Amino acid sequence: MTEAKTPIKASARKRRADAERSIEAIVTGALDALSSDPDASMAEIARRAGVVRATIYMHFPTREALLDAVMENATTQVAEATRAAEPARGDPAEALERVLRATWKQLDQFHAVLGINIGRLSPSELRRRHLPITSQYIPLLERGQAAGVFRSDVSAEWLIAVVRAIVHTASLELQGGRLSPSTVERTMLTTALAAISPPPGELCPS
Amino acid sequence: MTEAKTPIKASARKRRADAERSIEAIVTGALDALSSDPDASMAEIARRAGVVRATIYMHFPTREALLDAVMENATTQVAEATRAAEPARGDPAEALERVLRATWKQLDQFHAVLGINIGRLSPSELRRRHLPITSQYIPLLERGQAAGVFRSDVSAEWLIAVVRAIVHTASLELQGGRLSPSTVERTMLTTALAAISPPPGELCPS
DNA sequence: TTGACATTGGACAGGTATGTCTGATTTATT
DNA sequence: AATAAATCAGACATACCTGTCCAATGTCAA
Repeated sequence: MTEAKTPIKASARKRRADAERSIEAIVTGALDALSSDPDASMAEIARRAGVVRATIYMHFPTREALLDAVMENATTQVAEATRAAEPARGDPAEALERVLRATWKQLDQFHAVLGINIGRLSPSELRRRHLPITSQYIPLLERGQAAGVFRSDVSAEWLIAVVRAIVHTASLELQGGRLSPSTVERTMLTTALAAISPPPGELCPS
Repeated sequence: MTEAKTPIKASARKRRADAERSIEAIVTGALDALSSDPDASMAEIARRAGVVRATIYMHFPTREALLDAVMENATTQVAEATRAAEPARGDPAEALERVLRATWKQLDQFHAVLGINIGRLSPSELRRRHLPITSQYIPLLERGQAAGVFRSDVSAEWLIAVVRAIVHTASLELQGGRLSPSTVERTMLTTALAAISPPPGELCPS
């Protein structure tokens, strides 16, 4: 992961170890900086990465390229953590809870870069890059819809959007001190579950 | 509303009618511009207001001052529309639905400037300025909590945050074409209601 | 150890945004 | 119609950010 350049043919030559380290530091530094300020400058990113500004341009030709790499990195990490939580196993509601417990902080970081990319990429391009994540949520949600555990009068995409919004809100409230670290997870999970559950009117008669 | 300057003593002198018009155009133009791009330049704001850039500085000494006025304007408008929807009348769930139906688009505009102000103002200052709105929602939500219609195992502030997040998500999905104009309201309302309802286990026995 | 790679620190040009200022012109008010 | 207020058009200084370049220094790998 965190590839700076994807050689067209075979890899030109081996990258030195310190270069590898720099790239790593730059990408994570950028994620940090951009999470707290979506317009963080290259200088600020370099500062957080413990690197001089010119070093960034050694590995990323332009700011855009760096943003691409940051997003690629974020999506990959979230996708891997999601996969590790086995979204296809067991009861849909329990599976969603399991996946969210394992990934909600990463998901929130992802929300930050998502906001940046909304104005930078076309909607279709955005959807394409989210596929590694959404392609794991869609089946889970549709499975829950089929089982009557989740609402089926709306699209699975809407359910994804709502869950993501609630995760992000919980992160914000936690960061703002309006939610305590000990209760965030439970609050977030119960709220997300409730938000995508079928309307109460159709619950009892079953 | 939309006062540019609040004179310390008595008002120095009457403002001319065209100045009043300019201020109005600038504030609404700024709201428009900043809603679609949080970093919109003064030039872009001036363009949308149909005014030359220097004119803005006639009425607002600095960009910050303009942002303050825009936020003041937004909160005032939302607060008034909320009040007009009578959040204290009738069943809490119906009252919330009534208020949201009347204000959700304004609330979303407000969400845009809120995002801008999160990095610009201190959390306490932010909360203070939201009071005209939150002070209307808190009683409504607490009333619903007392009546058992809304969850009471979490704070009313959390319920506010969740509702706001869902409103914003609905706006985004509508704008992105992933939700049709005819179904947004219903989807948003049912989701918001579900999100703040008590856990399903305690619903039927009542 | 040697030579290639990588980083540093700094300087540089080009672009853009903010805020100020000016003189000329238009507009509201009395 | 006369006066004051407001706007326009444009120039200006300042500052910041991006991307490029270079010479000197540090670091990896064979």
